[in-house]
Amino acid sequence: MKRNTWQREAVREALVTADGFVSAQSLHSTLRDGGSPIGLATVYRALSDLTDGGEADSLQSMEGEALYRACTSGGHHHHLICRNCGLTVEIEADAVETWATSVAAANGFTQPQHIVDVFGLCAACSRAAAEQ
Amino acid sequence: MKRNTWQREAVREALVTADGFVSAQSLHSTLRDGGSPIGLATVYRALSDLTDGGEADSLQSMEGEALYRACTSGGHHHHLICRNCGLTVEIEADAVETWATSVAAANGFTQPQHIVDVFGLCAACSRAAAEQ
DNA sequence: GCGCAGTTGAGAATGATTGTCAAAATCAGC
DNA sequence: GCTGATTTTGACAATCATTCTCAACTGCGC
Repeated sequence: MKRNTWQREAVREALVTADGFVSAQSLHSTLRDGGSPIGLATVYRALSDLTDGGEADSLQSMEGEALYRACTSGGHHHHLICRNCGLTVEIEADAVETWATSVAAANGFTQPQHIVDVFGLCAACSRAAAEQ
Repeated sequence: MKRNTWQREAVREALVTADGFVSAQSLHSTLRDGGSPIGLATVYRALSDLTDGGEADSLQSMEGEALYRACTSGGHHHHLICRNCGLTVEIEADAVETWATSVAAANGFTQPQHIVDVFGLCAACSRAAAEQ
């Protein structure tokens, strides 16, 4: 059975409120700072429940941390992430989907899964970086 | 100054010999098993030197480990990796390159970097899996 | 209110990776 | 070949994200 606890709700809420991708760690401190004495293990559990249920999205940052984000569209999509401020843009990538599938098939591979993410500096951060 | 030690050579050698992507850990045990009393820290150092120097390629597996492989072509390329046996095929991805660049630009992002890797089951492993 | 199975949380455990630092190995010059 | 300065090594500790453990707790159906 699946229970509804304020902890799970709090994690979902914090994830939706967060703007870009956030790490489990920072989500945890955000929650603690917001006055919720929630445990780190619980945050991890809630996050993996959410991702399993398709309500959240996860990816590995370039530094190797796992990052999470509330999933706006249920479907499959990819991300364009600002590596400075974490701003995230969801991108449609039909072209990449079909490319991945066909290149896999061409080499005899089956059950293709792909990791496709683009990191860069968003407009604002690019400007800020240029000014220095 | 950069010195040539047998340890560094051994790591390069082991990396070239390995067929697909290998983790630093397994590279280390392979070397120890092969009779080289090399230290784990040294393997990590050698690997990051190699990747910095463009002689090796690294990526994160789906399980979060860092995997390394000797880079055959100096240029930029992506990989199609068998998630069962580690067999790796280097793939040309000009289409993806330009897609990544243009989608980044379209959203005001600069300095795009992208992670594009396809995992699947190679022909042999697909067959083996089907037989069970 | 009761009982109990799912859930929590503090801390320990894990596992990959990086830092530390004394000892050993390498290279350049003699 | 020998010397000395300097880099590199390697055993071990430290770190960091994540997962596990397990006793205490709690939501939910009765």
